[in-house]
Amino acid sequence: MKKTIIDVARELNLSPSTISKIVNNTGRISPQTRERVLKYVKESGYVAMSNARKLSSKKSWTIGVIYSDISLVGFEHPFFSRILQSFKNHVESMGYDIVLIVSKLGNNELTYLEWCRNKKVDGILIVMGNINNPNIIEVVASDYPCVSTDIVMPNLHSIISDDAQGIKLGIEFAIKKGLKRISVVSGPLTVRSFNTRVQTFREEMTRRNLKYNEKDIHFTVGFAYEDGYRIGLEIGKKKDNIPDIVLTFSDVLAFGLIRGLEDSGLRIPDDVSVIGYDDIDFARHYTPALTTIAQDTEEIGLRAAKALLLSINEKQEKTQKIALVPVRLVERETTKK
Amino acid sequence: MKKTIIDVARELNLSPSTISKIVNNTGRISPQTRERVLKYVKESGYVAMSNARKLSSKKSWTIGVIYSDISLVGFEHPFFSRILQSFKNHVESMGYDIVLIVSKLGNNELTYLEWCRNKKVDGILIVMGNINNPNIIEVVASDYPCVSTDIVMPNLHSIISDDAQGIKLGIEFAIKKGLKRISVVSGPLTVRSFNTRVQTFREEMTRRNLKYNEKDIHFTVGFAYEDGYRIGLEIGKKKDNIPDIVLTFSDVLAFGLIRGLEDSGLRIPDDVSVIGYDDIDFARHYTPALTTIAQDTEEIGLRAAKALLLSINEKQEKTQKIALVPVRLVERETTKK
DNA sequence: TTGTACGCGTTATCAA
DNA sequence: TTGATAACGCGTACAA
Repeated sequence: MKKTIIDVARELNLSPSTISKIVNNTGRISPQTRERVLKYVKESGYVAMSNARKLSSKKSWTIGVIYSDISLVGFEHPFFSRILQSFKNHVESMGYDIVLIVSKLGNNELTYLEWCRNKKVDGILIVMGNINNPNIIEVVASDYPCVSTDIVMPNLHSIISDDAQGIKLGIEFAIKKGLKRISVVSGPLTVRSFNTRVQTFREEMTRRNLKYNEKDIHFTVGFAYEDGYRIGLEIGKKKDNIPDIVLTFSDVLAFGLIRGLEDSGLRIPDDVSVIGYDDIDFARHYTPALTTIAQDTEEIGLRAAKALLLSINEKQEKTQKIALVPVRLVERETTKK
Repeated sequence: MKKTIIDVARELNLSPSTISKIVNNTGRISPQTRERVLKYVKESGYVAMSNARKLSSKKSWTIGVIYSDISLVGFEHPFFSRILQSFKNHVESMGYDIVLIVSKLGNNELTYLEWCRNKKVDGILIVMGNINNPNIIEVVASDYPCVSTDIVMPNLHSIISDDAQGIKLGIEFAIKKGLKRISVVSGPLTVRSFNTRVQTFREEMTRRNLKYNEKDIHFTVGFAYEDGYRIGLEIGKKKDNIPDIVLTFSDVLAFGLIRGLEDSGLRIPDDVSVIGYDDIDFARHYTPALTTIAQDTEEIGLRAAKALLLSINEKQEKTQKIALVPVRLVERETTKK
């Protein structure tokens, strides 16, 4: 059976509290006993039972993760799941567990915050969320350490990709290749990153004195392949006015777009160049391999972990901080050489 | 602050134990008080604090998940993550939490079993694992309720796809389309499902009196796109002896294969038909859209959840059980009409 | 039918 | 420097 701290204490002729202090590195203990205990603990493989520990101490060594309001998006989401993966690797190496927050506990519906209090999580990571969700708002407004890799809100620390840079990279690339007529395919503007990118597109085009038409900025209703496909067909129709290159704001959308373009008789990249966004695995597996703006999910997850751990350990006042992680353009086959 | 069971008791002029009995539906309580308490509990949103509850009771309402020995495979794995997602949805609706088992707790390296005992998980799901891993063997040999959606071992309950059926479907399809020369691209035989499929292929071809050459069964060293690509090039080389159709044992491998074939100057499906395996999202997004053997991840996850919950609630003796979940062939564009 | 008292394994506080 | 004791919040025999 499992050893308890009492067993260890008895076998060492010490009191449980002494063991506890040593294991947790708290209080003053003589070097001799410390060493003796540490040695024994190591040999016997004693580990404090987590529930008891959590009950008695304040820390839970657990981080709550809000992965998606709309639980439609599963783990397999190629972008967010990579961020989570990276985050997880890092916090685990620091001894923290991850637990996905659901608004349901047994038979009770709980708000995220209630759920977190109940589980006594130490901090909260919002991998993706909706800024209008009261549950999210409540969490961010609470005194819980929070970090987000998606949304931006007052009093929230966000680690996100540099969306403006991505668009500038895209435009710069187009110009360098001599592709003058630039179109855009964006997802819904309710998503911050899409919004930023569209804004930046307008600004940058203007700043560079490049002509563009508002009609060249297309919006999809959703995030799916089919949404991109629809736009592809649409663009394909205006035979007289085909863009040289289209900047698409997600790889999945880009795949759909390309197929739509192809089904309209256009060849990629000979007739139209296409740039995606995200650089998910399939971007390089697609035929033709997709030129895309790569987001550094590894770095985002890592920095989110560091930021959250930091604010857990030295509770600072909550302020809005936004850390921008650089993106880069990966040239493949969907753009003209 | 959070309400405790004592608060509730005091406010209702009852004792904590009475509340506990009612909430947990144990012991005999008069209908009146029961109703009164239930009503109050609902209104006030009281939920037992999970750590305390776990400490004092035997159940933890938590299921440990072994997702991967080699932590190389992330959440975004298109196949296993869908199974996990489905499993999660189901057990959550039954009030269970999921926690990913890592062999590390704080600074201590633990075996999976030690970890589970420490966290007092109620049961274990092996989404994917390695039958030679001592950690896995120990867990399966223990008295913990275990279910796997991947590996097959003595005394383990496994919910897996009907691999034999998948191959039969593939061969049948080929014959129906008049595609005589059938090749196979398999992953490493150390993986059970690949092994079964290869075996079935041999048996079925023999049973149907179809000719095949052992050289037509190709093996990759890994699971990646590049592994498939390499085989594609290889097949493409033997100009005189191109198969009519190739059964590939994963979609990712199939994508690589197709590209390899195309880079050898072969057209899909005009020169060669290709069938994948899994039916991940991208199978239908690929160009050409991939004909493939679809595994029912939703069903696998669901049945795994039911099986595990069942064996948690009525501890039966551990025996080997293997539940086969049907697959189906989805015809798309990589096979001749 | 309800309440009392104790145990679950730890940590924190305070005394020795 | 170490140890005794209470407290964490809940479940559960057992007593009332």
